Amino acid sequence: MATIKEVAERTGLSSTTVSRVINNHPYVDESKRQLVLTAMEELGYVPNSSARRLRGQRTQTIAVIISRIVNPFFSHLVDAMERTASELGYQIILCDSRLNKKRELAHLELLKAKQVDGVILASLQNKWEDIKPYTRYGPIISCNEYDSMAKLPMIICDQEAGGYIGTKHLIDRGHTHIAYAGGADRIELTHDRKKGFVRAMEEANLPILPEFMFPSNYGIEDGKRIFQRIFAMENRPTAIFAGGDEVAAGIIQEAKRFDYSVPRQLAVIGFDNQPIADLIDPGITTIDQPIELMGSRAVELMVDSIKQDRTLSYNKELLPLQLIIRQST
Amino acid sequence: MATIKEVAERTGLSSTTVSRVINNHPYVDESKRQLVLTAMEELGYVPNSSARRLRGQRTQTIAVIISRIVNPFFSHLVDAMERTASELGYQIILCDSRLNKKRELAHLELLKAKQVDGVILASLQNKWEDIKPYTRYGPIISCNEYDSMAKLPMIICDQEAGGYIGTKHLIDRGHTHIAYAGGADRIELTHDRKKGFVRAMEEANLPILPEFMFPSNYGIEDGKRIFQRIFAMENRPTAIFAGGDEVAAGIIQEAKRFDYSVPRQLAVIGFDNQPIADLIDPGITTIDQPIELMGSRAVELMVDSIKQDRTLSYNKELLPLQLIIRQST
DNA sequence: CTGAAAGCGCTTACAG
DNA sequence: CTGAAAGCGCTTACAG
Repeated sequence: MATIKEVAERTGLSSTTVSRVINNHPYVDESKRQLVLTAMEELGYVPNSSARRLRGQRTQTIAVIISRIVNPFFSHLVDAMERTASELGYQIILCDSRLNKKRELAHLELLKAKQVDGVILASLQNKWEDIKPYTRYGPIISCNEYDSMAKLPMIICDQEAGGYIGTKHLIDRGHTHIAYAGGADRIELTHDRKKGFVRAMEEANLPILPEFMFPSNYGIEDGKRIFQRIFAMENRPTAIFAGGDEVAAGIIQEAKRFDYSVPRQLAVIGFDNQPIADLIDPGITTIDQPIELMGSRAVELMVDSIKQDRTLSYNKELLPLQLIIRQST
Repeated sequence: MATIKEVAERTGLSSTTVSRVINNHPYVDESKRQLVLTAMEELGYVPNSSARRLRGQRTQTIAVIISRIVNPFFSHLVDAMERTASELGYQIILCDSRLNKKRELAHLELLKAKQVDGVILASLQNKWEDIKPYTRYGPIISCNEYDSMAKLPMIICDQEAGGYIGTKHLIDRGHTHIAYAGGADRIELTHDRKKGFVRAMEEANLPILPEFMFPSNYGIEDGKRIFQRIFAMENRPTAIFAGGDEVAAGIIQEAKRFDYSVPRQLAVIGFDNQPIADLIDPGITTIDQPIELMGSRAVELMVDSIKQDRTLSYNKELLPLQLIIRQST
């Protein structure tokens, strides 16, 4: 690869001048600028990225930590982030923790190694005390998942409200025996959704039966298992709020296998509004999360704080969730 | 952030020695090694990535160009690649072309800028002549999509065989009126699949009717449209080979809406074995692509050629496809 | 408007 | 076993 020196030699100018042309500095004689431009073209010159980064102490790169790229929620989030980032002249480096604490911390080390200018935590495996030390080394913001202990800017959805409106919808449909299947127990988001469920139930004076509460569900298989347990009950719930669309899909699929009618015998509501919610039959009523907005806001805030170079103050941006009604309720 | 110099000062040693410890060089006095190790620990020292890259002329990073991360096929492929890469001590940088030629070329520029050691092209927007100039700047290999003109190493699936076994399966089931819905017309893979379809049909002396051929289909919506067109026909096909599972899903969904029975009235076979194929009802018979294998082989080959630093010779690695039978046929 | 020189933070011959 | 020095390829005061 050609270097700036070769371009300088070819044009008979100094590398300083070449650098000025590269960086669109003013005060370069127009004819010389042209000379440099054509020389760069002829040599196929592109500035060495490592050299620029080292010299400039900036990488124009943001790390996004997620837990699983094959989860459509995250691939859409990353997609949205990448779109905004590239508009703002930044690159995204995708860090998949694979739900592993060590991997998550290893990705945070990128900040120390100055390989990225900032980190967006879209999933959270570690406790706040383990994340905290890294905040010295650059901006970290949390997006989607969160830990309310964390003194980080957060771009998140109002999960409690999501839990509430979903449950309210079931109640409005006349259900009184409502079950609840929560998601990953480890994360706060899961608990906030449940709080919303509880609030709606209490408001309507409905009982929350322990046998109707199914914690820690992640995918299709969990949904199938839940249906089997419900099916085996004496007094079955007539509706269930599932922690995610995949779990809801599993419940519905298994219900079909047992010729159990959704929504007539069991109404099912999901969460996330993933593509699958519209694909299976019946379509899944669900809570839509504004993924695009969340992703672009997170990146905007990140780029902002990189540029300002100020320490980020703790603030929480709550985005609204929306009920999407389909045929499963 | 602490630098190597600070570690050196703190220990009273030279940065040369510190560097030797960092890089696990032999010939460092054990007590001094310990001294350095604790100093690094205390300072939270991590070597500056840009400096190492500049100095070493290596980035330990591979660019993977795909067309759309929200396509589950690609997110699984990237997932597999990342797994292998991290085992081999490499990072993946995700480059989403968004089906855009310019963006694809911009990503190839990373090679010139020495921001990556090599590029894996998992999708292909540009013609070979536009890609070719970049091969001077580092290893490029193609994976999944391909252009047979290209003098690149390729890790690809045997699409022609895939088209053949899928069609053969329908013929074995007794179908004689078989329709075919192809994928993106621009790519060679699509044409090879169709060749397989044609070969199976000719072998069985079955006619290929022009009105049964639907080119350029990408998603659910295309599938729905195809079903409507079939439904409107006088003489309908009794089976259709769809270019992808999403198209197949669209056909099935729309068929349901019209109370048209799959597979009794219309057998449907997809391609890719995406999660959706097992989710909708009836499950979609499909052709499984060995995504994991393709991803890991591509990365292995890439790391190999980075290390060897030899120019890559043109060779083609054909991976086998497999028929997965579900309820849609 | 232009260039010589310093320096970003490393690693690696080279000399000892 | 250890260190001084050069250099990777840039950019940016500084001086002119």
